[in-house]
Amino acid sequence: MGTSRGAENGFFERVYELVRAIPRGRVATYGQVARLLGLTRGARAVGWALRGLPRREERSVPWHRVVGAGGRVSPRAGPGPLLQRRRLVKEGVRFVRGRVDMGRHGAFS
DNA sequence: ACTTTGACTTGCA
DNA sequence: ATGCAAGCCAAAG
Repeated sequence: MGTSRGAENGFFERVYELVRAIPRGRVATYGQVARLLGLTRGARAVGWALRGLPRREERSVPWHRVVGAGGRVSPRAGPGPLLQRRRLVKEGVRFVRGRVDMGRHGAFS
């Protein structure tokens, strides 16, 4: 295992692992995830990672709990921003003027 | 090794 | 509030 580098050391996997830790009804921003991984300005890279989320892992990684700065749902989010929003609302996440109320639902606020 | 690509963010007009 | 430019970062071509 030492020499072979699989998904366990890749940036993508680190992102997925962190996103898996976001509790139901809570959300985190791309920027927050990036910083928790040591990249102060790596929000974009996090988006890239989630975009590459294998269909197989869609069930185990709550991608819908990751939103843009200020609680905005990205227009280009996964299968569709509507689905993401629906899932969040279903979990009891409150939207204020079209944005997630981060003060109330931010997993790392 | 260089270029392109994005589920991003911030700042400024 | 709306729009756009620039900065940032990892992966893929």
